[in-house]
Amino acid sequence: MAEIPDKPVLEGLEAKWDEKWDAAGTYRFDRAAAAASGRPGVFSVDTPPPTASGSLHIGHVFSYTHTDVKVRFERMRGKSVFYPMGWDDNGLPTERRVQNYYGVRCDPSLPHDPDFTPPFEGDTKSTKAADQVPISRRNFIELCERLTVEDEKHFESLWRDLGLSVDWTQTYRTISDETIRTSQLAFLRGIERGEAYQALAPTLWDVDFRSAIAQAELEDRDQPAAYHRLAFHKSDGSGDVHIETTRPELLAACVALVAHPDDERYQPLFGTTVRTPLFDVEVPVLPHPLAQQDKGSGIAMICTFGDVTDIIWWRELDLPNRTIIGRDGRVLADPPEALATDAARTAYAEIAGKTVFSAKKRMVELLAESGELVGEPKPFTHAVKFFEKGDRPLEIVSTRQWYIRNGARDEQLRERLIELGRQIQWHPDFMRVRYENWVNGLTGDWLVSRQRFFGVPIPVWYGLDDAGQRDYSRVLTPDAASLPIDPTADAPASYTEAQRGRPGGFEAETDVLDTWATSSLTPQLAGGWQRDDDLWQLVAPFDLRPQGQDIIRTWLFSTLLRSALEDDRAPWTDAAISGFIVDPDRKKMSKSKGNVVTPADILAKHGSDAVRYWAASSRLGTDAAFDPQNPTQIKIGRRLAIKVLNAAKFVLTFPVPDEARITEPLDASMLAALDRVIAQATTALEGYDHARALEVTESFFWTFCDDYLEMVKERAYDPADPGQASAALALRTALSTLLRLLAPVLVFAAEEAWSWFAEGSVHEAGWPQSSGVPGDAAVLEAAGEALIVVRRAKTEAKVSQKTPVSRLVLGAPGPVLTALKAAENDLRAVGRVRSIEFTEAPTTQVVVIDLDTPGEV
RNA sequence: GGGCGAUUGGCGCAGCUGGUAGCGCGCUUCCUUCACACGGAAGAGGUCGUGGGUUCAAGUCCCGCAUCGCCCACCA
Repeated sequence: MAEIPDKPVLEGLEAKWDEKWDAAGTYRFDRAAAAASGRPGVFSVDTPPPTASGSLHIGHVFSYTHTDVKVRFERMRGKSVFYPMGWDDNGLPTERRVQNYYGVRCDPSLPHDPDFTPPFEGDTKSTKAADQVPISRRNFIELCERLTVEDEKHFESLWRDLGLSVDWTQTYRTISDETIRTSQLAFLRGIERGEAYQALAPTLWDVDFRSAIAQAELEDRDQPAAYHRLAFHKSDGSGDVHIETTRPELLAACVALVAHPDDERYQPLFGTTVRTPLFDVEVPVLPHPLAQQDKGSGIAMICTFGDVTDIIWWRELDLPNRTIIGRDGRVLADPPEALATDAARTAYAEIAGKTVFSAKKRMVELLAESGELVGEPKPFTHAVKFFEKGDRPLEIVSTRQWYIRNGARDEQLRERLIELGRQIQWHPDFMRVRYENWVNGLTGDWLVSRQRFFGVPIPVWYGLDDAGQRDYSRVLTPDAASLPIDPTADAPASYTEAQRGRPGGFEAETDVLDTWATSSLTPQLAGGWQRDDDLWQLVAPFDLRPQGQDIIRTWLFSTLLRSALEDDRAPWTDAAISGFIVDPDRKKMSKSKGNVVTPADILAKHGSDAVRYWAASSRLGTDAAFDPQNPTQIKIGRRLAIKVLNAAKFVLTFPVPDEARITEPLDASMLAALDRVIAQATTALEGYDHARALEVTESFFWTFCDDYLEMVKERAYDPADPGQASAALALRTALSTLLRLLAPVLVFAAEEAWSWFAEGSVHEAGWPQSSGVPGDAAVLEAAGEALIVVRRAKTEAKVSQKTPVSRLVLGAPGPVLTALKAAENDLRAVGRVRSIEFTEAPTTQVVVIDLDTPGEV
């Protein structure tokens, strides 16, 4: 047992205990125990893998603490805890960070350079694309791995500081070979079952990242725009039709006009054609119910493709595809065939090769010159779809992509996903609604292919026909045993590398999988799916998925989907959704603000227990305010942690005789009250209400220190008092119980104090049970009230609380008097009262108090 | 346009299945060092956003409204 320091401090506890826990394997998953108890004896967590290329902020500390509190509770209750940690090092954030960190960009056409060293290392403001050195895909990926490994070290260090009880032998990286294998295997099984398929379709496209984007990655941003009124010419020469558009640059891609079927203004035009301004292309005027009569002029031009509505019209009205925007976001060099006249081609040449922005500007000039722009453009603001990590509005281009069915076009699957969502216990429950909203709002299957470099390669090749053309109907897949594969480096079975790109040979799919297509498999990745079946049986389906509310539509939904497709069950029984951290002014905390305080700074300054206390004080699903300049809650947590150390030190000065028994009513009363606290905290933690558990425990702890401890310490000191042993035992019992109740939150202070008198870790000690001492909680309560009135009398007399009282008459209602009399000796001790009398009164009050020092009441 | 939350003393929050408002911080006053000055004690401070309704009784249930936040939406 450790020696109790003269003056206990919080400083240094984090490093000390992290090392000891690590050495003792305190948080290691005990597989033998788990195997013995089976799945019911295990508590498994599908931990969110932080984005390695990002930085951890106070919000991470917040939500991971919530999980850790629950995990520690379950561990103390005797569960074999499976609490892994993953690193999400896939995806665009990593690529982008590598580009800026090393000043490079990936050019897949370049050969590998084994001696390559990056131009520089370190975070810079940002490097312009033009300044970045082009490097091969392999060199690029090597840098991605190098940087993510570094990031992961920093992350782990922070998590250890915070005291997360993660099993650091159970980690995974989303870019590891094992992850790639699992991800590819799951995808191939999807192909076999027909859930994964490829299709040529209009696709939301980010022109900067040059990749397709899924619905779940969209976000709306308000953008300035302007209505441009354009004159289309009726083919019969009877005049013009005016439409309004925000995207005049797409005029060459116009394939029809559309108005509402009931719109009397345009009904005569249905079935006729008009000619486009400038380009003189004949397009039909068609009715469709999606056209809104009150918007613009009530008649719209359909282009391939200006927005998602265009896609619907194009599809439902069976229109031609007249694409003019390329994957680089510039107007294609060659005009569509429909542009037949020289004038049209000349006009097109004016915008060919220009960005959307420049093309729009030029088109407006040209239309103004031709007189077909009617009036001035009318500026306004509207929402435009962006890739959530992108900088420019998304375009829509027709591309061939891979998809996974998600219920958008399959009523049965959708119903099943809703049903599985309802089988999960959500904390808080209303978060389920967000999930259901998302599922019911899906407009298309999940687009999983990305035209990127760093990620899980889509594990297929395509057969080439005799002309060397790719035959998309001949998808060549690898054997499960050969995974992981890189189709650009490995050849399919029954082919040789020499046949790559040759007629009759094969060609690789070069796309990688969406990062969520891998992240959606975190239970499988951590739990040994198709790798370690015994482990999988012990941990899956998992108990808990903790995560932020912002990724319900992505991570939560996609994980549930994969589990439904693979096992037809929910991947977890419970989902705990943490809220956001907001600034004191209630705005969502933004990283871009100047005074960024890193979590490491905060932990170092206030102590991890203090920060954990702050986090644990907020309930799941509730946003919490955080003011780095004035972290009130953290300071309170710090005070509590220090108090725990000091109270423990004090309690431990009273040795407990072997034969000690609870004999005093006040001691029994305190323990009975503590039993209630145990029951309340346990119920709260079972229901994921860590804030409630902490509140009741903390509240009792202060009563324990301020009232009980003060009342019994004289008795505990006094060997002549027959109640001494009872006091010592009660104090020790309460200390042991309180430390265990507080251990999930104040992990370091509780462990430190525990080490002063007990063997082993408090975090492996059993969760406290009722002491079963038959006590009347009313005694402590009544004594507490009496204490207050006596203290008040002394305060009002402006004397020290230690001032002796020669005579005290306490008044109280009958039942309270009975309870007070049971604690009479302790009351006399704490009040320094020589003589005490009791009398009936409507409320607890001081009737007479005679102080030994001058002063009167 | 649809939905989900929130609205309780200066600030941050509790108030579970309805019975005349609690906690912490801050504030005021007082007490020092025999566990804790990174301390202790006492006190002041609220007609629970708003308008209706149900009930003997409503922060607590029902309906409408307002403000704030978030999610979703086919946003020419």
